[in-house]
This record gives sequence, structure tokens and C-alpha cells, in this order.
Amino acid sequence: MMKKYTIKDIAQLAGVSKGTIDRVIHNRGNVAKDVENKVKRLLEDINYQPNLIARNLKNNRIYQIGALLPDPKKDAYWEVCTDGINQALSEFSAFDIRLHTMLFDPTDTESFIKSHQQLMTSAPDIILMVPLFYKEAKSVLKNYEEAGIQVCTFNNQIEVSKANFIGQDLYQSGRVAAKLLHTIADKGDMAIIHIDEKYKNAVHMQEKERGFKSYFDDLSGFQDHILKCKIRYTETEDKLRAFLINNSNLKGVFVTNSKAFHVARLLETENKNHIKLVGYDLLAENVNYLKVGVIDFLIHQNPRQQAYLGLKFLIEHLVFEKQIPNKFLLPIDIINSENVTPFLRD
Amino acid sequence: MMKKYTIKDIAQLAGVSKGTIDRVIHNRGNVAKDVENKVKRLLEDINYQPNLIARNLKNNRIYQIGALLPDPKKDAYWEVCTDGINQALSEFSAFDIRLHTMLFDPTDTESFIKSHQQLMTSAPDIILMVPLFYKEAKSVLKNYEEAGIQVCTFNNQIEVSKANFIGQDLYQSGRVAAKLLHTIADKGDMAIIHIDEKYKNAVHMQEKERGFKSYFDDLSGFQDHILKCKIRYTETEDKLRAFLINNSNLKGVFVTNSKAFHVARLLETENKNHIKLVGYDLLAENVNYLKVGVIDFLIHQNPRQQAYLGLKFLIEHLVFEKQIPNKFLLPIDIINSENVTPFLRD
DNA sequence: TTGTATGCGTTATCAC
DNA sequence: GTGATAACGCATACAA
Repeated sequence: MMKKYTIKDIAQLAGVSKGTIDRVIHNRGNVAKDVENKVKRLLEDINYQPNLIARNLKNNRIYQIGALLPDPKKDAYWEVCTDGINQALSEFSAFDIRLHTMLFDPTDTESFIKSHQQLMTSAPDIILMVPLFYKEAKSVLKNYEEAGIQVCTFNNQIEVSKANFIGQDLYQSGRVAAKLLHTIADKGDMAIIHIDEKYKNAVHMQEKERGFKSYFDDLSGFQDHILKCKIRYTETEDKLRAFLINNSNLKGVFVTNSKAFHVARLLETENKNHIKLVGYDLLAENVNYLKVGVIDFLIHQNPRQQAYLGLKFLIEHLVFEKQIPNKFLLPIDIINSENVTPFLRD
Repeated sequence: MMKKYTIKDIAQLAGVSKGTIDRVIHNRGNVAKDVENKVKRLLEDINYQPNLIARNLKNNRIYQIGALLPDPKKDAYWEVCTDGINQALSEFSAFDIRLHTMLFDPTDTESFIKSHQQLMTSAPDIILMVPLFYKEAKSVLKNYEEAGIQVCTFNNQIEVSKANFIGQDLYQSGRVAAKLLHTIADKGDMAIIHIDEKYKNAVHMQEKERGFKSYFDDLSGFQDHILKCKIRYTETEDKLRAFLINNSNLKGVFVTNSKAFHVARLLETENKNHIKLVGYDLLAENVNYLKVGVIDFLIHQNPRQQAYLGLKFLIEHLVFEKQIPNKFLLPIDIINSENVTPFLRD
């Protein structure tokens, strides 16, 4: 534990005034070369760390943060994001942070664009967003980039953009699901089910599928045993029932989003309890089926933590000038009926 | 987002000076009753929140924290605690925090007592500790309590003490292990194995055992199928081999601490790969057996996070006067070969 | 090119 | 009982 040097200390050591030290630190110029060098060396030597807290005492700026998020009323998955955002705000309540949130319908690309446009009118310093739709998000992100507005994205990554990203390795989470089904299911067919393809150009489902397949590709004996089924939410019930009944050798099902409860409901009514089921996310409906044993495992994507971290990174960037990590991957949580409870508060 | 009121604002509103407000806030007395009441009501009305940052600017106290921890050189499980502690320290580097760490041998109760005594000589303001040995920890904690020194414990809880605790619900983690084995193992005998009982009056293993049994008690068909085996580390190899070979109907094994790799080694050499294995903790040896499929699941107790949170709570208590939660339970993480990687940095 | 004065919100020490 | 005032570490406007 070393002594903490202040600007005053350094000024004394260098035999100049605090003002000069400040000019050197912030490269404001108007300092004689020899003095500048001397001070710079001194700063290096003692490894000067400014007191970030004191720095912000003076700086009573108002920080404007824009948020472009899916509407929880349209899809319950997003509900917990609000908690994460509120937590971050309360942690930094000492600073004057104004959050402007615009919600969009996660099944509607136009709503995304419209919300984006409206958000821009509040002229935010920096933006937090869920870039749900690949094509639209790409162009929106390009807008921000050109405007020089830093953006932090979460949930799914738009690879081509330079925006920072917080979320999970979706490819790897597909592999986790595969490993789980491989461990628990009897030998037979495995199905990947994509529900609600209204989320059109959504890459995340494809990434999970790629991971899932790659796991079984690494094994022998699973060629031609990986089935696939895409379903629109308008037709879920009937098409799904047909799929489950017609594939008599089906032993495991992987649902690539939070809609596993649709499959669970059918497995229960059709008495197919030999079929193992793995899905995503701790929605109340999923958790119920997990507890009664119809869903075997859920993968937790921790949207609350994603939103929390995203906002926290942005705030720390604004007030402390901290670097935002370009890519921050959360661990992939495996949930069963016995460990689910403490995750519900996350 | 409401306006932030400062003491100056309140002084103006109340028509008195900042000094008086300060005296009211800190109950320093020397304030006329009517003025005091008026100011108190005002503080309530506008929900005054002091700026904790500014408060600590002035308050350049040195905080002495004592830490009583198991020596990572004696048991690799504790290695990652150091990372957690360093993270907390670096997060609060703006404050002058002096950490005095005393290590003890986790197989030796006397070493625990001796380290404790030595720690006391540094007269810490507050203490972070792992109360590994029930009897000894109980008396040590009583000492601290009488001396009025606040303590935060992690890893295992000493129920009779009022000290704050951070860790997992060990009973529940036993249930998680049971559920996992029940899901993946064939019908047959299940064994609970306690390795290294040198950790004598250690309650944590018994708690895990209780949880494990309770899960199977809730089911039918498992009476008389739960076996149990205690092993000293000096005799591990032979006794364990005999146990695994003699119980021919064994289908699943639950190791109650981080020593599952001992069992894994034997399962591999004895070609018993039909026996499923669940254990604890991401030691390098365990992770290796997890990746090759000899260990099926590991439960992650996140010692890094436990140490980090413990120290963080203590520091926030000292500098911000925050309440330390009496009991803080971390989620029980289920780890398999596919999701292990990101947890290794935790 | 450099030093000084002032202020951020809070606390503590004075003098009245 | 009460109200000024200095100080914490840093930033900045302004004077020299």
C-alpha cells in the first residue's frame, strides 16, 4: 500500500505550482519544455493516480444517456432489464444522470426505427441499446458512429459495428444446450426448434443453432439425427403438435429462445415425458415447467445483469473516463429446478 | 430524476446556516428544539441524500482491515480469493485502506488460533475471515464481538454468531447435486463421499449431505440406496478403490468438497465410466476431468466472488456507513464441460 | 509561461 | 446556540 500523492505533493516535489502540474496532466500546453518533461517523469515515477472522486465534485455536468430497448409489455423477457437499469442509476445517484428511454416493439422493425429517431431528438451524450434487428440495427449504429456518439449494445452483437457489446457467447450457449441434452437424453433424434420467427433477421437463433450442431458434429453417431423446426407464433400449437407426434424417435428438444413453455405445454398434454427439453430464460411460465420436471434445464442469459453492466459501463465512461470493454461475455448459467430460486432476483 | 439538494440549499430554505444543518444531521446537539424540528421535517420532506463522495473528501482517515484466511499454498481452492480481494482494493483505491492479511493452514486448528492472535496485534477496525473450524471459530468470533469489532465471514456460516455471512446455501447445493445425479445417472445406488476429514468439525460437508439426502427422501424408490463413505487423505486411494469396486450397483457419486478428482482418477483407471460423478469447485485437476467427461458436473462456489463481496461490504461500511447484509447467498452455479471457461476468470 | 484564487459538498473548528 | 470559515483534491478562470 503506497502513499497517495496529490497534485499538491507533486507541485512541491517539482518546485512549481499546482496549476502547472494540472496543465501537464491535461496537455493544455503553455508549459516550458524542460518543466513539462521533469513533471512527466515525476508523474511516472510515483505512478500518480488522480482522485477520480474529487475530480467529479467540481464537475457538476448533467449527463444525458439515451436508451433504446424492447418493450417488456410485448415480451416479458425484457421485464428484468428495468431492475438492472434502476440499480445502476441508484449506484451513481451522486451524479446528475438523465436517462431517456425509448421502447420499441420487439416484433416490429419499424417501431425500432421510429423509436430510434425519436431518441435522437433528445440529443443524448451516449447510448445504450438492444440491436435486435440485424439490418436495421446496422444502419442505426452507423448513424451513431458518424455522429460520434458512443454506443453500448447488449443481448446480441452486431459484429460489423464497432459498438461495445455485453452478452453471452451464443454459439457456445448452443453447445452447452447440446451437451446437456447429450448427457440426459436417450439415444435418438434431437430437435432444434425456433419459435416466433417474426424476430426476422435475428442472428442470435442461428448462432445458437450453429453451436448446437457443432457439438454433435464432433461426436460420431449423430449424423441425420439433428432435426430442425421453425414456427411462427400464429401457428405454434398445431404445427408443433404435428412435429412432436410425427417424429417418433425424438428424444431431446432444444428451443432457441425463451418460448420453451410452448413446447412444454404440448409435451405435458401429449404425455411425451420421455422427451427431454432444454430452453432459455427464467420467465415465470418456464420456471413452472422446470419445477414440475417438464423442462429439464434452462439457460439463463441474465438480461438484468446485461442491462446493469451496460449502463454502468456507460456511466463510468462519462464520469470517470473509464474505457468500456469492447466485448464483455457473461458466463452461461445452467439452471435446474433446485438452483433456480436465487437466480430469479438477478 | 429529482433535484439534488445540498446542505447549502437546506440552510437557505430553513433560514439558518450550514453549521446548524450539520449539527442536526449528526445529532451533535447545541441546537434549539424548534429549529431542530423544523430542519428535521425539511430533511424528510425533500428526502435529503448526503453526497457520500464529498463527505469522504474531507475525511482522510486510514482504515485498517484485518483478514484471516486459509493459506492457498495448503489448498489450491483458496488461490482465487486473492484476486477477489485485489479487485475490491483496486476499486476503492481512492481511499486509504490498509489490509493486514494473516494466513492459516486449513488442516490445522492451532494455526487458525495463532494467526488470529497475531492479527489482533495489528488492531484492525474490522475483520474479514473464513471461519473454517466450527469450535475455534465460534470462540474467536465471540472475542471479536466482545471487543466490538465488526466481522464479515465467508465460505461457511457459524450460525450461532451474529457475524455477517457471504456464501452459498450448502443444504440447497446438496439438493442441486442430488437433482443432477438423479437426472443423469441410471437407477441404482448413489454415494456421498467425504474426503479429507482432517477438516474436522467442519459443518459444511454435513449440510451438503443433509440437502442431498433430503432430495432423495422426497422421492420414492431410493430408500437404502444412498451410501456414504468418509475418507482421510492419507488413505484415500486404497479405501476409495475398495468402496468403488465393492458396491457393484453404484451408479452415481457425490463428492462434498473440491476433491472429486481423486474419485475421477480411480473411475478412469478402474474403467468405471458408467458411474456418474458430481463434485465441487473449479480446481485445475477437476476441470481436466470435467473436460474429458469423467466428472459430469461441478458446482461452483465462486470463492473469488465471496472474498470480493466480503471485502467490498466491509469497505463500504467503513467509508459510506452502509449496512452489511446479515446473510448474502450467492447463486449455485452448475458447470459442465461447455460452460466452464468463462467461470475460470471469476 | 506560470502562479493564485475560487468553488464543488461536507465536516470541523472557531469565534460570537 | 449559532454562523462564519478553512480544508479535503481537483479544475479553471484570471492575474501576473
